[in-house]
Amino acid sequence: MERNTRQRSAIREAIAQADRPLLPQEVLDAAQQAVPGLGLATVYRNLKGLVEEGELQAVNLPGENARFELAGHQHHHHFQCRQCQRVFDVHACPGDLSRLAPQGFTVEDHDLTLYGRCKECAPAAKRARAASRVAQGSASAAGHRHRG
Amino acid sequence: MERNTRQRSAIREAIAQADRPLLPQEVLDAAQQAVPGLGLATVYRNLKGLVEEGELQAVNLPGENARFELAGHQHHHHFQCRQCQRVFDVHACPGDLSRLAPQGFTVEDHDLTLYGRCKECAPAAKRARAASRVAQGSASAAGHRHRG
DNA sequence: TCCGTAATGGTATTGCATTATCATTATGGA
DNA sequence: TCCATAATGATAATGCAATACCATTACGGA
Repeated sequence: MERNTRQRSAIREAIAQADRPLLPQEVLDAAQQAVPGLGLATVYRNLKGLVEEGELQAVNLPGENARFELAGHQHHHHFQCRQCQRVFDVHACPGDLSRLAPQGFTVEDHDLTLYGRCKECAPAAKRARAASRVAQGSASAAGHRHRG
Repeated sequence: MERNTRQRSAIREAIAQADRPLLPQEVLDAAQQAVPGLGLATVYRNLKGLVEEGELQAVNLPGENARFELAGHQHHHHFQCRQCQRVFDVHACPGDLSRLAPQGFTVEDHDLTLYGRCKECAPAAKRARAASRVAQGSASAAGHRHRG
């Protein structure tokens, strides 16, 4: 992670342009627009490096694989569209939720995920374009995930 | 899933007694108290069956494998202790969060996870027993997870 | 109690996301 | 421009949760 390669730039740019957390595969698809030969291994390698450098941060949602977005954003949450599966940032927060925890529990932080329809997939826009939109991301209700 | 076996009962009982979502491995450990020879495959088989029957429900937290708890509980959330990794139910909810979503987005539901120290691991009780407590569950920050 | 067969237990296998390997390419300081 | 070597790309290998297998066990209706 010491040289500025076309691949590295394309990956960084893809995420910066996305304005929403992307899966490694989505990063690959987007960055290949700039660097056709880009490989998935390079994407993983750079995502890992950029996270270690503090430029990116991983976004974990329930039952989903990690997505990546620019670091630096202050405290915020996420919204996942149940139709296209894409994840968007939510720059709002319900605030202090300590009161919700049981007696004796200390709350230090929280994660909030909203589910519904994104602007493009919203019921009102349930036209043909919604149906033809390519679903991105993966979803597994009770499934796998992690490891290290 | 048509016969009442000792294994099936032990698994169901383990989860009912736990009063918190358990990982398959935790279910195995707990149920083996009643049925020593119990195998992990049987645990997975029964968890799957009990979920399909609507008796159990999967609980997915960010970056974690699915845990299982009794179904039927109404809308609620979860708390994960950052020290012992255990997950507890939070029978409270901040309420309607539609207002947090961006313009044009439709909110249908939400997931909330609180993080901190559980009653037993709370700072005030940071005695030897906390240090000697057996950590349960697994945690992977930006990793794996799901699958099917 | 008998017995057909669902369920179990141990283990091999699968599915997959992520990582390692290694020959080849190309960045960037000399 | 040269060249040491970091980075890439293709693909094999990992790590692991969850499943499939299959010989054996034991529910539960007759």
